[in-house]
Amino acid sequence: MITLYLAEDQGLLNSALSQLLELEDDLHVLGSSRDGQTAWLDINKLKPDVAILDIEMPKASGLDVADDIHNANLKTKVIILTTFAQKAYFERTVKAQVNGYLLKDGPNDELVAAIRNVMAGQTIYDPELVQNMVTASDNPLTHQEMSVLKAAADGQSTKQIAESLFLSDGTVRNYLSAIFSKLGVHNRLEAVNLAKTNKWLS
Amino acid sequence: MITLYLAEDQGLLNSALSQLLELEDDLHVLGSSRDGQTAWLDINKLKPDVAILDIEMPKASGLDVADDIHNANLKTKVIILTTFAQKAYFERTVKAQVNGYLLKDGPNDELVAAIRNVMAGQTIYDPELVQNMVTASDNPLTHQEMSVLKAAADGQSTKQIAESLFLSDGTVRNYLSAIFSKLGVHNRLEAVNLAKTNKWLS
DNA sequence: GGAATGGCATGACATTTGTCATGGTGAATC
DNA sequence: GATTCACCATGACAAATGTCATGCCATTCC
Repeated sequence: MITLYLAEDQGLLNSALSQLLELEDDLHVLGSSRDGQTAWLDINKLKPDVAILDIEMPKASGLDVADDIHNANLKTKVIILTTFAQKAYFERTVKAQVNGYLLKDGPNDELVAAIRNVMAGQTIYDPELVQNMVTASDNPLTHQEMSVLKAAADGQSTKQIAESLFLSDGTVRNYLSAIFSKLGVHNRLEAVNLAKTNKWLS
Repeated sequence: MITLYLAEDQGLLNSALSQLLELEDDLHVLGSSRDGQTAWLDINKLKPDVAILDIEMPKASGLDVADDIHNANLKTKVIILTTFAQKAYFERTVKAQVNGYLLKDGPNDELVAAIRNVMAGQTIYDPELVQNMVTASDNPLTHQEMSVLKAAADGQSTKQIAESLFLSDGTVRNYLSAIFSKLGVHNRLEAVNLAKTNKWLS
């Protein structure tokens, strides 16, 4: 019998998956939650064999929870279940030593199969993700540039950004200019759009 | 026996719900799809009692499909199932004479109950949605202003927007200025952010 | 040690953006 | 028919934005 824990933000998917997984003879769902914080508390208490974690959740992301699990030396295996095949996510995934990375795109049989395979010691990565690994672009921006871009993404003016980062107006504009040149765009909106599609922000 | 059709973009939720609904004694899922176009073709052929439609789908939205169903005078009832309680969506929902509007936030029992109630002739609206109806703000922008804002949202410059809409530079800037004043903001990025959170774009 | 590199910081300059005053049109109201 | 109103359109002006040349400092690599 494989014991499971499910952390998934969206209520409908959470309840549907819980019930469906429970129907499998060799699987048992110990519990579920809809935010990262209670997920970690529950997992630390219940010590399931496998934790299925969404990335985008309130309070703490699935990757944060994966870190917690690893730092506490639990033998709980981790499967990340998410909507997007983003390189940015994947890099953190590897660092968090996750056992599986599945997209919400596939049917639920795929998830069930993945659970059994992970328990058998395998590591599962979605093929679409691997493909994106090659094509997707790395974030070329420095730490300061990211700070400026994040502020700009909120719609802040040069002056506001300068004040909050304790820089001069000119410096902020120069960072933005450097950002544009690195990203191959010519204004803030284009830069923000590009950063968002690559999930560099937030 | 109530016959169902399910149109849901996200593969995992689609397959999970199909299986779960099929388990109910009085429900039978005739088919499912992951885009609006095949959904409408299937529904027109299979004529289910109830169609459960996601809004955000490729090719045609759930609201488009609802319109099709109504225009063809099918007696298929429609339940819209979506992530957000957005006023913008809801207004189209009312026009499409939809029988139910549920959020993906609730557990699946809620969906099952809604299906039975809708078949009994009731109309179901999620409470959270009704609340948002009061608080949410209407889009105050004119048609031209929306055209300009959409172009601006892509990161286009004033000149590019002017060319694509056959206006002078000054006119485009004036539209943007009017937009800012209506929305109470002071630059394109803020305007675009606000429009996006209110789902006025796309 | 010297050269090259990458991140950080600034101000001068040209361009783009945002504001405002002005005017035209058609539809609704009196 | 006059008046109001909403929408559309433009250009002049001021302010914000984007570009560029320049310099500092720490690290890395001959």
